[in-house]
Amino acid sequence: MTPSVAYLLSDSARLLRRAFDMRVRAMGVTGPQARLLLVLGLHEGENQGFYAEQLDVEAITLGRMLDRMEEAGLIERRRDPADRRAWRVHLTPAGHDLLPELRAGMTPMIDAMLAGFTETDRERLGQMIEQVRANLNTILEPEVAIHG
Amino acid sequence: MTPSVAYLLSDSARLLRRAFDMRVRAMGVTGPQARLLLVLGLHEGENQGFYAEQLDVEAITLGRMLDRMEEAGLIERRRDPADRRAWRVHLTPAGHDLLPELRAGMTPMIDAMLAGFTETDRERLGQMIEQVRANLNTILEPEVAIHG
DNA sequence: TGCTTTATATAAGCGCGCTTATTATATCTT
DNA sequence: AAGATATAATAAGCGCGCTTATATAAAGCA
Repeated sequence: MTPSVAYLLSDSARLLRRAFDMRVRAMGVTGPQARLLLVLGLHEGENQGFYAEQLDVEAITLGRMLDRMEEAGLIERRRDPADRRAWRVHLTPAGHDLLPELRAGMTPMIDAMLAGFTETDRERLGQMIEQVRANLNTILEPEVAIHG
Repeated sequence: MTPSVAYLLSDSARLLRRAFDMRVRAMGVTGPQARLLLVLGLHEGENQGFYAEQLDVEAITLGRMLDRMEEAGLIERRRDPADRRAWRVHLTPAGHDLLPELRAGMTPMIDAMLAGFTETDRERLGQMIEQVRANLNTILEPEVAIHG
């Protein structure tokens, strides 16, 4: 039996997520929290909507994650001086200190995932998955209204 | 910026899951429920552990899904005549009737996902992802004890 | 036979997705 | 300036992953 590309794609992504979650869990955070911390390492001090967009989750999902991460002392919310509805999200020192560990943990996992692939293979695989991703985005995009 | 293969893989899998979930939701079931129904279409009457293994989820996760699906009239549990701990899982007529719809809904989605790919491309992509999957399984396999 | 180990399923509780609804504030329009 | 609309965030509640713990029954072993 030859499983379909769709099955292989979702199955390997599931395994990758599982491997990632196991690794970061040893550092005391969940997988989604680790991903958010990595985004915060690149863009700190934005409002919640920004991070929800980055992770492509709903605002409420991100808000609940921040609740737990604030409780855990990883991030803090600061009032936006210009918009009283909004919060600006910052890393605490504890959150910041996790970043090198998180980044360092990813490399060997990705290397293991791509064991046996030449540089050319990796590029080719990346291009193909990029095409798949673009196709899926086309499916998921809302119908564009026709003006005029 | 060129995103890593790992990122592209998990991101496209997420989009695929989202597209799948949207489609089956229009048929009244969730994504995981649809996947289980499709497995049941191939292997009916096994015990819960079998389906948990097929979907690679914990027994309790599958049990809770079955609770909801039984409530919804999609499946039924029958006592295993030979093992008083176990249940045998069967499709109800309503569950069975969903199968053709579910199967028919997948094809156009997969075609759209692979738009622009030649048959050769698809094979190559499948092989590469299969290799990634094998690598990830190696990472995730528990350490094998060395005997003697 | 009786004791231990294993297997099947469920209970409780948490994280993180979601939808739908609500509050507070900003912004736009007139 | 006032009213309507849009935006930022939260509330409630559900599905489905998980871990840890339990009850029950089967299977293995002395």
